[in-house]
Amino acid sequence: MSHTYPILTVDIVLFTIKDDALHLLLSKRTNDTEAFPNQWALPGGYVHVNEDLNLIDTATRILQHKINIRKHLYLEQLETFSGPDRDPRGWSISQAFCAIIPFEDLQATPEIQWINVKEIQTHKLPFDHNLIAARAIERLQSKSSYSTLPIHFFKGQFTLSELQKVYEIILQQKLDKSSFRKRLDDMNMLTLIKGSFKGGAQRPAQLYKIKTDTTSWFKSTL
Amino acid sequence: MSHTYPILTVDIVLFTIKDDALHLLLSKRTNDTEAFPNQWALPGGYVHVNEDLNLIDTATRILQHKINIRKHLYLEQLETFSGPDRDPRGWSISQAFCAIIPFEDLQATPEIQWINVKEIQTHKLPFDHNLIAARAIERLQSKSSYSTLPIHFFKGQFTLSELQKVYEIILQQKLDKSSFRKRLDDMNMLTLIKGSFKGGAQRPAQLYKIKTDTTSWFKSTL
DNA sequence: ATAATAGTGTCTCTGAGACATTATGAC
DNA sequence: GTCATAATGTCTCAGAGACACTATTAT
Repeated sequence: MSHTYPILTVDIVLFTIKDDALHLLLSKRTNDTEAFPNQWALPGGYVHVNEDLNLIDTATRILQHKINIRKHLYLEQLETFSGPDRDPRGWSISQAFCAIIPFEDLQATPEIQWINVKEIQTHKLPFDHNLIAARAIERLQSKSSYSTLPIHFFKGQFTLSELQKVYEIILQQKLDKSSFRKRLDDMNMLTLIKGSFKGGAQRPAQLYKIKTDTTSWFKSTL
Repeated sequence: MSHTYPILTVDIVLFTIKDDALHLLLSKRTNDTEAFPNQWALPGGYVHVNEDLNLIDTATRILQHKINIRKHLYLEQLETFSGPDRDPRGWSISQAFCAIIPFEDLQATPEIQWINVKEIQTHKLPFDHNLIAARAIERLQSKSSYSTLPIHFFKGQFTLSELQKVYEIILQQKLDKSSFRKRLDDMNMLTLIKGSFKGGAQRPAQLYKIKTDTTSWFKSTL
């Protein structure tokens, strides 16, 4: 039995909707690391046994300290990537997470960058981060096709038209308004905010928010 | 940043169909471990950086060395469990896997035991193995409801009636023969074995096998 | 009034389930 | 022939999508 330990990290694929397109976050690696210093990569870091209560906690801490995210985000285990070659420092394990943030909740800094997912394949990312990103996109699309996951792209309230648009951006296809609303109604995840409307130069739209006490629902991966 | 390392293990929930019921494997822990010696638990072990090419490889090695499984099994990442309290030895991470084996492929030994999943909650397992087992059962049921995953409970060939019975055992409900066959046909995962039949004292049934080159299909978790 | 978007109603068609019917072997 | 199970066909009903229609605001 070997007593050599693998490198143990957590990497996060953080999604947002920006300019009507799905984007994911890259962060600039520090210049004092042995592995790919100063390169753009998925945000990640080591597990800190003395601070973290579990790996989700690790992910949350990394988002707080490296990306300066204070709020509680939707965060879900994606998959574990492992092997001797994925990290130049040696045999490594990375627990990948999917996360979602409303665009307005994260302010721009020189250390972070949003990349349109359509362009992600043209960026050669370090480690196996291209693979991790691809898996995360697949998962996001898959879950969006049968759940209300995309509501996490909104901060608080939203109209059904806005929500439908986000679904269409993620799934890369037009959806029928009528069926979309019927399905959402069946899922029973939204409550309308009484007397609250959002209008431009047309008929104002009813605002909705996530029904409280129904947030745990998603967590299962199945 | 802490340089203390977590304990790193892989645990496997291995399923089979035995006596027309879904069972999972427990193995007896060795008496020289600090954690729960001689108790029955999910088979598991440490990651060996010098031997294993990745965590699936770790799982395969554990199945070979501890359970004496030589064949290639269906094996899929389930979820990662982590925290300071789940293992008495300290902060630990366990990558859990789901696996499936045809009952005939594993011979009984005093070190292993098949437990009916219906009785699993009455067994108090060490670590968080009750939770891991519960998640694995959920996942198996979920995937069985929309995929051909249950074909892995068979060794080579099987009839559609046999396969339907396994689905019914896993999903805990009767299925309609006609719809079941229509769906299987749509999935296009089986080929009939020409001229091969299996009969009792009734009309013999056509034997089928998994279509070659369509095995990678399942691996995605989504 | 018109423009523009919100929101609902109607129709059709597909697919799943319930059930009936036919097929094929052993005896 | 009967019995038992395999295999297929028919019917109905519910849900999804296509599309049309109505509603409500600003101008």
